[in-house]
Amino acid sequence: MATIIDVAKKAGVGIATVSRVINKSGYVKQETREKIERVIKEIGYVSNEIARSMTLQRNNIVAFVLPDCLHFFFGELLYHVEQELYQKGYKLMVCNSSEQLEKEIVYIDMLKTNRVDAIILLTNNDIEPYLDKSFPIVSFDRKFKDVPFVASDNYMGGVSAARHLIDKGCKHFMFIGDDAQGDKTPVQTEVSKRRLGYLDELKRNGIEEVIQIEYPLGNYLYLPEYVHQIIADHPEVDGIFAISDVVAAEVIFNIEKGGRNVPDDVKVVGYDGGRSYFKLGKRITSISQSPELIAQAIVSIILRLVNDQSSESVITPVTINLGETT
Amino acid sequence: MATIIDVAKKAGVGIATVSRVINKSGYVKQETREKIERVIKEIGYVSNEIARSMTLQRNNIVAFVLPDCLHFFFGELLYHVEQELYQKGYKLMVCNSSEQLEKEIVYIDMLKTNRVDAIILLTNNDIEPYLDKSFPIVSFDRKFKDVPFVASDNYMGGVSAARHLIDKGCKHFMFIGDDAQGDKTPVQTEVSKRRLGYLDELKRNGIEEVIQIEYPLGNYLYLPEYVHQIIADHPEVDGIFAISDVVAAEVIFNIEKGGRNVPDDVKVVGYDGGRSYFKLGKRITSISQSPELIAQAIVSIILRLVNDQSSESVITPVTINLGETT
DNA sequence: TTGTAAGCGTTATCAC
DNA sequence: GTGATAACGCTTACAA
Repeated sequence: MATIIDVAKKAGVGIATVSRVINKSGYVKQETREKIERVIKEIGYVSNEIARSMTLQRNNIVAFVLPDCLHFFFGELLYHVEQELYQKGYKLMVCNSSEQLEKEIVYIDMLKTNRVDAIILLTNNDIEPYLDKSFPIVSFDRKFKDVPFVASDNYMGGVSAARHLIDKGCKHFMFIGDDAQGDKTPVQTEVSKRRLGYLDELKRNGIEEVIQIEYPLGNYLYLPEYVHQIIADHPEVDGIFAISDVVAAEVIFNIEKGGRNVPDDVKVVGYDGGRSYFKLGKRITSISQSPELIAQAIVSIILRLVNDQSSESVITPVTINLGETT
Repeated sequence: MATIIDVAKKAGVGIATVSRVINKSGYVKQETREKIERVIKEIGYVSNEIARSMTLQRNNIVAFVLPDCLHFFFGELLYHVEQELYQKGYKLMVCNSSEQLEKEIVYIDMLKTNRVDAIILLTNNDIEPYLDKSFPIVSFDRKFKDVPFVASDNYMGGVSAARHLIDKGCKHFMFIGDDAQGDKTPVQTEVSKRRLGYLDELKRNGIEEVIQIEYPLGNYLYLPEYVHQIIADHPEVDGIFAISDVVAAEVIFNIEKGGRNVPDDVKVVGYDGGRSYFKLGKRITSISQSPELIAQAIVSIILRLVNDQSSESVITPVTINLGETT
């Protein structure tokens, strides 16, 4: 492949001048510039970003370590993060951890030897001890010490869900979500605030008795048998807030399999927005977090970090997206 | 950051020896090796993959240019491609084209200056004229001159769909899919063979009259109004093969909205496997292409390409996944 | 076994 | 305005 030296030789100039033309930096006589540009076209020179990274000590690559992109919201987030980064001149490397701590550790290690400029981390694992805080990291839905994070307004999401179910006349409430809350686990996610907002708002409305279902961490998991049992065990419940749309879908499926109707007998609110490329079944009423806003926040934090500026965490607003399940 | 030179100095050896230890290449006395390893740990040395890429003239990065990862099958494919590449020591860069030719062109250009080792291309655009055939490229579901591709057995998929609908007693058949076939468009996708297989098999069974619906290229698109009209216009049809699950879902939605039942009144077969993280609505009977097999095929082709070996295209088998829509 | 030194393709500092 | 030249951090002949 042609190098900057080939261009310089053929154009009869020094390589510094070629570099100036390529980077539009410094002064170059119009005439020289044109000659160089002509030669570049002629020999089909393409600049080498690796060599560039070498001298500049950065490669404009950001990595996203996340469980997978199959869960619709993760897919949306990945999509928008990439779009946003691209606009700012960054490329995106994807690392699917499949939710495994060991893989996350290996990935982060690898990313450091690859000298990516920053890492976006989306995990429910207890990875805090392995994190190198001197490396630019931003996390999603998760608070680590000294690491800025982005999360939707999980607490308000819980509040909205409660308020909506109350408005719809529900009397017996349930929450289904993961157990990363308080001091029960080493891991504390921002997501756990969905539960808090929900319970608080119900309490403010005089409702103290709420059936709380907890399952192992990981809101993209759904546990068919488990959910089936839960639904069967609590026939009195008529208002359910599920921690994600995936779980909500599982809940709805089981309620209807049990011969009851959603929303007539039981109303269900999910979290993530109720969006899907599949127009099958009822649209879920859901607390909607915006992947665009979140992606923007993540990228703006990254931009600060790579410039050695500190950055605050960001909470993005949520809305309730009315579907056919409440 | 510490470099190989720092390690060499501190260990009192030459940098070549350190390099040998890091890469486990060549002979190094056990004693020296241990000393170097100790120093590496001590000063927290992490090798620099950029510098490595510089000398080795490859960076073990592969890029995947695809429309998005929101369409479930694309998400599955992305996931498995990344997993497969990771196993082989490669990293994955994602480039969402959002289906736009201009973006694809800009991305491919960028990827070349970034010197990625290979590009995986998934597109329905007429990008052939812009392709640099000297660069390692593998495409999915699409045949370009001199570019190996991977595709599922689209023709057999069409045949299976037809056979299944016939078995189920359908009499009036329809196909809904894109129009990239024959010489009608400059773009010819492998996907268009779904239609051929379907029509051929119907013909072999004495069925010549098939309503063929064509919409603009892009099987991940769904056109709500259009599908609505199609369904309304053809009340006699009782067997439909849709080119993708997304389209099938739209079809089913519209049939049921029109007051008819699936599968009692109309049977519908989709393509992609009927998988989804959302357990809502009926499971679609669908021709299933395996994202794992496809990812394996893609990566094995890439491995050949980066080693300057030529490679054949690969067709992966399909199965029919019975759901509740036939 | 080990060390020296020549690349790899840029950018950027400094003279000119 | 422009051109040498020294980094950047590594691999790999080639010598020792």
